[in-house]
Amino acid sequence: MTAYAPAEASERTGLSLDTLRYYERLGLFGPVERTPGGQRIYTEHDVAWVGLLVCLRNAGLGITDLQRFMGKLRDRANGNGDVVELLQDNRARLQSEIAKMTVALNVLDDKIAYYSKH
Amino acid sequence: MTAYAPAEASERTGLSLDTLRYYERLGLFGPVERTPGGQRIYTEHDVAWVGLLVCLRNAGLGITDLQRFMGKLRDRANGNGDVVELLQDNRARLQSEIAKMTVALNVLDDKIAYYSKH
DNA sequence: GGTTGACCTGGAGCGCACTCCAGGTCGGAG
DNA sequence: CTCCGACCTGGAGTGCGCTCCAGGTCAACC
Repeated sequence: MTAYAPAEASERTGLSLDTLRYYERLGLFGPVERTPGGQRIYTEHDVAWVGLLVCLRNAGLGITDLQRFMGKLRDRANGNGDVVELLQDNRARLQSEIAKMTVALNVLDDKIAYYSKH
Repeated sequence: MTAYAPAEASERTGLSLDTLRYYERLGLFGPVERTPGGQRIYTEHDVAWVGLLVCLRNAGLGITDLQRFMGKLRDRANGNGDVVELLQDNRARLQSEIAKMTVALNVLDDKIAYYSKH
């Protein structure tokens, strides 16, 4: 399995070392493997997972949302219903967010037109 | 000209009284007229302006961006070129933001599909 | 074995955008 | 005139999401 040193994991995920450690500390992923000396070794799986986290974060989820998400994924004793629900809630939120931004885009276009024609 | 009491201005702009005062203090709009006793009277114009601010904020501009924007609008001695440029920069940013969120939406859909089929 | 740069920890600090507060004032209804 | 709820001020506090720091360890290379 491919493994990454912290610097490379950072580069691949686009997160700083600090943020990577921060997310791990919050339990958003990991725990990450270590060398005997204690240095982190990120696996392919870790990196992919963080990719999902970044994506959800881009979708506007806060840290606590992400924690809930992880929690749901971890105790899947009760099936995936909850996870799906959570995802769908956020899908809806994201979509309305996009709608809002699209409105903003139009307003911006209007303003540009307005200020362009002096 | 239509005028609004603080509470009504708050309702119309969707901002709290505190935020309205905060924006005014930062010079994002106003200064707002007062009664002889010192209570604020928001005009139609104020409310519309704040609407634009909210829109730009939705577009992802930070407070300092908004301040720069106001600055440019205020000393228009050198024409509107700068304003247009600023708006266009942010239009571009907003668009890429929307693109990013659209990607996130797709990922979310994938995940929903994945976790739905057990 | 020595050097050097990447990495470790726990905890403090930061920037943003509000939000809340105490203590006081305004002004319309009765 | 009295009451009371809406409003005023300056400044402190909050929550989020990192980011930085000191003081030390690790590990690859010469």
